[in-house]
Amino acid sequence: MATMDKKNVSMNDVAIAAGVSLKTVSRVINEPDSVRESTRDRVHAAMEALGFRANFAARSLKLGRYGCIGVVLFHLSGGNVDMIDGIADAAAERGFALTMIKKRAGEKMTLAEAARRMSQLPVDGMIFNLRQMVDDFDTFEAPKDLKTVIITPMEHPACSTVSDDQEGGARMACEYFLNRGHKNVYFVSGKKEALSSQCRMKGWRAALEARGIEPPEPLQGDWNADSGYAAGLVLADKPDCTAVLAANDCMANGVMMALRDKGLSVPDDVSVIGFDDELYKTIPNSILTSVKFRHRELGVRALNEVVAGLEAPSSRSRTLVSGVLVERSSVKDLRA
Amino acid sequence: MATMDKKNVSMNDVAIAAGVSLKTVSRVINEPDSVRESTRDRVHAAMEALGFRANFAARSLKLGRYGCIGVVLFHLSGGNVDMIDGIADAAAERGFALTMIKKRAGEKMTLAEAARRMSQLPVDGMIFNLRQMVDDFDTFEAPKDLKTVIITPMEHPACSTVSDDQEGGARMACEYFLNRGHKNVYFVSGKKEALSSQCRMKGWRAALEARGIEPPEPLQGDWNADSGYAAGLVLADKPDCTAVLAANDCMANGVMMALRDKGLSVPDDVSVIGFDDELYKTIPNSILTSVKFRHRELGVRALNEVVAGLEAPSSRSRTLVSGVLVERSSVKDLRA
DNA sequence: TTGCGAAATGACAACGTTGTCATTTCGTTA
DNA sequence: TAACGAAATGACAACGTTGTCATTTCGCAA
Repeated sequence: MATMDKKNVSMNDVAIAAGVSLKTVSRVINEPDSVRESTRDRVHAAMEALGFRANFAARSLKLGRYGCIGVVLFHLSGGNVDMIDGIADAAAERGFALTMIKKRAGEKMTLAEAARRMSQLPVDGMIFNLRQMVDDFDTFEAPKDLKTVIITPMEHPACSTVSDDQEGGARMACEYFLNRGHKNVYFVSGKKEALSSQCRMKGWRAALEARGIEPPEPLQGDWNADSGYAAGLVLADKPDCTAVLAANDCMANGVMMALRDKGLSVPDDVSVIGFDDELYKTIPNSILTSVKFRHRELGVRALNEVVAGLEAPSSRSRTLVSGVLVERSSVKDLRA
Repeated sequence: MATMDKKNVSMNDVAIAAGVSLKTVSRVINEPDSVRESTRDRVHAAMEALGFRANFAARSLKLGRYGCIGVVLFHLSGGNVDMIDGIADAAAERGFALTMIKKRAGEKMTLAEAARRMSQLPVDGMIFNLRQMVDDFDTFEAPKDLKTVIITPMEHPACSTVSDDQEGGARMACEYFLNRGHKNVYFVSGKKEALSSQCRMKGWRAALEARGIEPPEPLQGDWNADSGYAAGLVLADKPDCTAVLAANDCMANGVMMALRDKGLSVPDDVSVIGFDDELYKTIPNSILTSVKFRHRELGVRALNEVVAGLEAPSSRSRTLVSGVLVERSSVKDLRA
């Protein structure tokens, strides 16, 4: 039978009920050891009886901080889930909650606009998750009192950034091919506007050029299996194609299916590597070798970076989280 | 060259700079039409020059509300992404931000614990996303002044709930089989503790029993393709098995691969239906018929339900969002 | 010019906490 | 028992905003 009038219960109400001063109630909450046990019990009892819950706004106003980190999602996709998971867990561990806003489909949001909206909300710092280019990326200036971390493969002139090492992952995959005797590597890209696809392509190019190999024309995909299948049909007709790097696993699977439908074997005729290592969830006994990024770790790093920078918002750092090549049997060693 | 001392700029600072009263600055922000244009311009200029940003805590304290809805994620998985997307978009549309906390892996969080933590944060209402059972589900009492909506297939005695119609979707799939002359339907379940798997199984049972059919022993899977493959190997040996309902698309794909490896054809020998309609992303020319739920819509409904209930937190409702059967060619019509 | 009602602006309190500093109470020792 | 230092508690201001109500300024008619 909790007493519950329409008005919210304040510390003052608790203080009166417990026969102590307002400040003592505050102390019971924030520094319980400085209050005599008998008093503390009385206050706790009163809080219980009245259903007291501390007022966040008043507390934050006085303290000058919120204990919340803002997260701006410019795009919410499958890969982001693990990253958000990492952010949320790291936040919980450090006693922070998350305040989230999202770019709506169709809406065109700049970094400045996102920062403006976020800075109206209860946040001590913020994380932008940016998978595509925005107009004001290079000119953006973060609020000087709000630590800002951008999750993006591009370097930013003023803000800290955190990213998967997409380029490095692509290079790693190419070198894996080349070290096994392949003379060239074809590339199937994801959606044009996706930064991850762009970076993977860049890494692929760089790896080939580093060995003096002229990169062939990349094939344009859209992340889905059907586009990979279409690319596979084209590649099946190229006699010099022994190695294919696809910008994600779904397209890699499409490529493999097309090659098989054309009578070619993976890996005996053509070797394939994908990205994200998620095919095993859908395909039993999947053989696809794949570059896997640690998205969760990415989120954790981003959050830690924000928290570390709370006191010095204008500090700047760049963090790269390396990928891992998950080896299966879709790559043939031609040196054998 | 924005002036920027270490201390934050308050309305009072702006007021002094603009040569007006504190209250006028407040009016410029909240009811600009009540301020003469010349005054308004002067204030805006001062705000710009000083880099003023309204203080969230003070505003919320005075207003008695936050403009934020809390979201508690008990489990963050692929299916949730679209739901969060829906919540976030609907929130943005109605001028709300989201405050998020997440159960950490391994941690055992009850509804009461989640509610306690949330009610310390800046929220006007909250949404719990519950994919597995929790100990205090039936006994949980939501804070009386905080509208609480639970996304879960189970009915709750006191709180509003929103859910996909998992059971209805499973029934729909079964009837689709039965109406096409199949005499029985086998079922491959997902992880035991997942409510969605439980509900899908329940709907499958109900549909068969409604036609006087004894449901065969369900096969236990774990959502991944390999477990579906294992189930498929077992089912391939059952002569009476003409129809298989798998609790998700990945396992359905595993089942199909196993059947083919055993020399059986889908759909000529065995028909298959999955859930979630996501196979087409990974498999080119996918033939799998699948029950698709509108997760985005689910999120939208949940958020709208919270907002609608802000004034009457103790109101209670139950919303079911129906699924859709996406027809492809994995089901044979035996009546032909 | 004066007077009037409406529009624009201002003074001050209040929201519910925490920090500062003063006061009271306690346990100990002389 | 008195006196003392430490521990416990309290009074009051302050955080930055908005609501209430009072005051000033304005535009217009007499």
